[in-house]
Amino acid sequence: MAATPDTTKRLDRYDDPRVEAFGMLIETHNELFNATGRALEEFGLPVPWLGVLIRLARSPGERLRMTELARDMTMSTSGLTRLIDRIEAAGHVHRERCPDDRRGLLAVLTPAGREIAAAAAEPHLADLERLIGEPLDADEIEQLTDLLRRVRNHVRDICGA
Amino acid sequence: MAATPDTTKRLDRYDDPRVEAFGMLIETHNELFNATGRALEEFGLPVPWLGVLIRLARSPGERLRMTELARDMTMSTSGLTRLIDRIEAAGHVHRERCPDDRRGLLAVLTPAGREIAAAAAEPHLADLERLIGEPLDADEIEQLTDLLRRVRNHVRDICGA
DNA sequence: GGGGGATTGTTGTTGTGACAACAACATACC
DNA sequence: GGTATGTTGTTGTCACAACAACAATCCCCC
Repeated sequence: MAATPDTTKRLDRYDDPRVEAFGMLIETHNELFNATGRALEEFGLPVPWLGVLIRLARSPGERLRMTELARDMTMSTSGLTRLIDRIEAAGHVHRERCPDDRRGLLAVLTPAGREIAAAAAEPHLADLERLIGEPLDADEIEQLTDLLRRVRNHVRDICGA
Repeated sequence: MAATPDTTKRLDRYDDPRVEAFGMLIETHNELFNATGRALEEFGLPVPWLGVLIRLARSPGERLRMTELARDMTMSTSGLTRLIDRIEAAGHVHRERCPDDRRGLLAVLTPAGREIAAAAAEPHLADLERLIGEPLDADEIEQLTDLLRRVRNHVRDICGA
């Protein structure tokens, strides 16, 4: 039972607001990811797929470079290659060569992809309203997004990306 | 380029504060997870391992039921079984039978586990200070934790667990 | 006290992501 | 023009997590 006083002392360092925030971020992320994922199952649309479709839908020409998409999705390029493989096999996306850089590939939204993303919008929004909109009011949601964005940007700056 | 007006309209639903918050939560989580993970690599201590060790260190007797630990870690019980397998193989944890319930197993911190968790405390805290403490002041960190906790609790309430 | 149903933890299977190595290509320099 | 340097995307291999099926145990109520 008894730890040496020294070790115990250093373990107490984990009682820290930043550790708390980090832990809470992980737990909230997992809970939300699982909850929304279960709800989107009936569309056969995993959360990361929807993430890709949304980002494409928002981009001019509904297309994005693989590398850029990987950065946006916080994934490795190889991870994105596999992800796009699957989404393409499902017909929601297809690849086009980049006109001005023959190394590059563009992930492009297909009509089917646009369709399913649009169909999932209503229920997904309803889920998020239940999950986030109920415990937090509009101001608080804005606050949360802002705090998270500042951390995200800072981490990206520091880590070179 | 032109989507049917109808589809486009439904796609616009994704321009929503709740979707924004959700996306930012995922991105921030991934960035922070990767950044802290890279830093902890030199200890041979993946982030989830540290999560387990910290939770055990905080529990009376430095021990916790498998199921409870799984809930705390937001993991499936099978996922936790494998995770504890690995941590146990590394010698940071060992399993004991539950005295009052012969089905149950307790994950118990070993001296070596306590030692490595204590050793990682200082550098990990320094990382979090750089990653979270720099962009956010103390009040904002508290705010962030509070907002996240409220969402997490609400999701847990709704989703039965 | 003895079934029926729930709970606890492990296992086989499957899917997904990261890392390293590679080939194709672009860009800058001389 | 040709070579050096860096980038882009795919693949092999590995680690990790979820789901489903299962075995052991507990609980409860008749």
